[in-house]
Amino acid sequence: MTAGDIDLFSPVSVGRVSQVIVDQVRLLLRQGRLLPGDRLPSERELCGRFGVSRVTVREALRVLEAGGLVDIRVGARGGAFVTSPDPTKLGEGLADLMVLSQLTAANVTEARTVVELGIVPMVVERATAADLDDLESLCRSGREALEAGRYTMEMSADFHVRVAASTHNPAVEMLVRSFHGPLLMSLKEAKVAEPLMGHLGAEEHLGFVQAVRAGAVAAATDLMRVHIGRTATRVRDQAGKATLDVVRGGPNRI
Amino acid sequence: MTAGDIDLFSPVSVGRVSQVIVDQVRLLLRQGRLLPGDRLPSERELCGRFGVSRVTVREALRVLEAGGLVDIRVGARGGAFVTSPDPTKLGEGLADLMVLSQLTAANVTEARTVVELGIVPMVVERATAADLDDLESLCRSGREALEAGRYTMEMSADFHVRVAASTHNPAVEMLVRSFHGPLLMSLKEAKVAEPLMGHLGAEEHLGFVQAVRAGAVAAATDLMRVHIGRTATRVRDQAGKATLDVVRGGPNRI
DNA sequence: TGCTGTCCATTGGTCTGACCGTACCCGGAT
DNA sequence: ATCCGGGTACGGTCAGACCAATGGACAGCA
Repeated sequence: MTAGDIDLFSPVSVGRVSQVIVDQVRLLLRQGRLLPGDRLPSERELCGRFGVSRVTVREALRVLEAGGLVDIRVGARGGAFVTSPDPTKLGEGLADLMVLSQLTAANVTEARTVVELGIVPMVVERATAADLDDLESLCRSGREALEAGRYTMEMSADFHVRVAASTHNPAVEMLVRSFHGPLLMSLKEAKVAEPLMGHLGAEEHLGFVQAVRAGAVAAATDLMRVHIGRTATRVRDQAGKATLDVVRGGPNRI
Repeated sequence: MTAGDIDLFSPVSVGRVSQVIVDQVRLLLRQGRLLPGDRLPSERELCGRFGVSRVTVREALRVLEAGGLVDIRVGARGGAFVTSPDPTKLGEGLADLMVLSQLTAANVTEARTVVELGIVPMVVERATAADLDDLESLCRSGREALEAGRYTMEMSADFHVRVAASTHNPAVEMLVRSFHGPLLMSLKEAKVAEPLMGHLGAEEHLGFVQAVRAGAVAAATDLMRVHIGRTATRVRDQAGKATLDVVRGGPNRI
């Protein structure tokens, strides 16, 4: 090479073709040229548009689907639809990451505690009357379900998510929501071991709402700390195995 | 249907075959029978094991790769390798979710603030001498870089992540790290508008470390609040467009 | 009119077999 | 010892085909 060190020749093409398609769709999403509910062209049409085979298009769609960006439906009028925002996938990613990282349930619960305690001042400051009414309504139906013996962890999770929503910051809500997805699963067994939890928990929920209504930041924070602390203790107790054993999806088919 | 409402008939077979493979691999991961660094069998061998075609196996691998669970390398001795835990993918998912949800940069920054302020007490309580030394070292190299005019947002992000690591809770560290991935990108332009940020920021970093060393929780929290608050202000100012404009990946190829 | 069953077009899901590019390894030439 | 050059084991892509699921159009029946 006598031409010197200048890079006259640049790499001609790198990466996967399917990745290019993924990036392109993501770009459209970012630019707002694709909105939730929109339907992408059919696989066969995308083949023509991008000039690639159907396999490649399908791999791109699979990546987008795994990222929770599109929802794929079969049959006539099916196709890839841009999803409404839903942190569920993010929670799954979190769960996967946890098992890969050997995170303990206690670790995750502590992180969750940081977030849920940290938002209390925001909740107290910003919660509207409608927020408080909703929260009390959740408490009431929780108590009824409790007496009927059908109080579920989902109901508790709903309450915590609704609290987060009262910050009127969608990012905060999403953060809490993503915690409550996989975490819920790890706690389901705990509930079996300690059915009383629902009772105390429901009372504490109501107390928290009243503290928020009174504008008592410190009191609300303390209540929440105790409330989550109980969960943390249970998690730590039942975590005989060190890593969070997330149970997701149904039993294996086939 | 006279047989009543009981569901005698259950769906015979649902879902995708590739999804079954994904679940199966994920299960192995959860059970610890696949560890980071391990190599999955080659695509062609997996075909035989699962009794499906290569296309199906590839789609499954694509999903696993998109979830950040495996890393696929080409060439001889290539294949799918279980990744070491890395919240980068999670950060990307967060970024995608943000654009889908019309989250503003201010929203995200506020959520980040909640986390980074919430962990300060943990940092003060648990930081070891090595942690503090590392942090001060980062501050020093930051100052040097500053004087040399090559202080980058990455260096600031490194500091914040190192602070989170001082909680000795990997979940917390991962949370902060996932914030600093996509967020960093949105702030890069801000740095151009306000090159002085690095200067003040670096000073505040050092002050924070000293407060932590002194065990002054309140002081450390306040310093961090001011520090992040400055960022929040800049983010809000530059957010002429309401949604976070995340720039990820290189320019489109092809 | 209104319901029901059938047919059919659309669309994703999977298979088969082939070919290409890439990356590593190893042996031969220098 | 070092530097090439095939051999080989991979993933990446393509083409065409068939199956399964779904929803709508339409005819037949009450």
